[in-house]
Amino acid sequence: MGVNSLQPNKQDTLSEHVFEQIKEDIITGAIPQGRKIVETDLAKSYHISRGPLREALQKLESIHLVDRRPHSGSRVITLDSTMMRDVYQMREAMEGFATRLACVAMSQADIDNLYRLLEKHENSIKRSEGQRYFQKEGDLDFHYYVFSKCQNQWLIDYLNNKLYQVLRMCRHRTSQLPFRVEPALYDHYAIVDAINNRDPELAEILMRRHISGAWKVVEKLLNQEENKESI
Amino acid sequence: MGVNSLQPNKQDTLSEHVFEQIKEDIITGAIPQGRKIVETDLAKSYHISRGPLREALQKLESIHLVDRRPHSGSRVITLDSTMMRDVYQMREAMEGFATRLACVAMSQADIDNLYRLLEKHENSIKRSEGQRYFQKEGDLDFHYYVFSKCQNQWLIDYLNNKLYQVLRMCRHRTSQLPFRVEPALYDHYAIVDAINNRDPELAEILMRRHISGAWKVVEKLLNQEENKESI
DNA sequence: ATTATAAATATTGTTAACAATATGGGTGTT
DNA sequence: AACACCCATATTGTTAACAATATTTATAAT
Repeated sequence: MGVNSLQPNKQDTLSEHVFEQIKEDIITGAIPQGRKIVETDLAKSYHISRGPLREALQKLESIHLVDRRPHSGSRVITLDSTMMRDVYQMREAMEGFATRLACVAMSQADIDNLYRLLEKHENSIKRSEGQRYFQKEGDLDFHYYVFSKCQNQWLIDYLNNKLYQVLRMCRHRTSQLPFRVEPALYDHYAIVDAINNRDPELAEILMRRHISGAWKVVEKLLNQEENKESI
Repeated sequence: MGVNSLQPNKQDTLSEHVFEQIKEDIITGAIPQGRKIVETDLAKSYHISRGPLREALQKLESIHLVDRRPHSGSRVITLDSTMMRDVYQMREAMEGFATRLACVAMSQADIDNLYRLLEKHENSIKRSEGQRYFQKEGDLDFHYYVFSKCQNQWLIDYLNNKLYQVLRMCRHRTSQLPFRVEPALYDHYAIVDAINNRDPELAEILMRRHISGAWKVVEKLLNQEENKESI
């Protein structure tokens, strides 16, 4: 089960291709937050003309990675704590609900796969404490697997293509902060247990708590960071 | 408090203007569901060139009103019962959560406004049984008012600009079906009571039930319609 | 008749020039 | 020195032509 198991998109057209490129550049910070985007310049640097570039920018706007104002131009969004809170709240609502739906729709084989996935994560944690990055990817794999079984195409699309892209950006921003991964693993086990017992109510509640808990941790770390800066 | 109280958009640019036009034409059925869209033709009929038209189409795609496939073209979506179920589920999750947030964030003045709004609806129902259309608009006003106070800009944007546009399309599709409006009014009162008691848990649950109940009614009517056709 | 192949047409993707709007800087006035 | 105004420049919005791809039609073979 590879990282990022959902479709990597064909990139058939110039506009799509360059959209993916810019998206990654924004998420990884290669294009920094808040940077003004000048269409002419960006088009040159990606070796395309302004037409497809504008389409790419519009797509980026639709997943909230850039702000555009008519006649005025575009800039990369800035992830302040308000926006991150908004994203985590959305995630709590939508992924909670997706978990409820998935709990009903999953086959037993799906559930078995989930248990195996968690065992893999557990081993990877025991073996090596160092590689936090890989472990975060593991976290993503788990969440992807669950919500992708909810059978609601709108929900899957929104989580996969919009929320999780901004979430990746949040994680990049907070990647130097020290997280503990064990508690997350326990949460994950509890969620799969609830799914295994076919208890959608509980599964939703646990997923919600898992996410709101994650936000509380991030919020705290952000505040500490802020205080450091203001000293 | 007018119908559709949130921003009608400036329409400063050609692309935005024509986006709004096509959007309405799709929602009202002036452009029928499933219709193939040919850029050249549509551009001519709205008296613009293909550039801004393509931008408008992309926007329409981002709110799920048209499907686009590279090199192949666009067509207006078809509202089958699966898609309508998806939309109502999304609404249940997101608007339920928005209600929870709004319950915490609303001022007492907001709550008083809500009560006044419901009284107006009640009177309008008592006075005239006939004008179902207006009463549905009233229903929209109520929902708008609640979720617009949730303080989460992402949530508001998604509900207002995406979900509710498709929902309007659903309603157009089912506008000839016979609905009863009194039960909805009672639901609304119960929700505002929960908000007034500052009980976010309950407010969310009631809003969820209200929406899933609405879907059950629509689903039933759709099935009856289907059966009629197959006779 | 049906299927497969190839030319012709239609449609979308891309580019570059042009028009309209916003932005920044300088000049003059108070 | 601060403010308002106008001009020059930069940037975005729009158009029309061109290129690449998909779709249809016509033709030929089985």
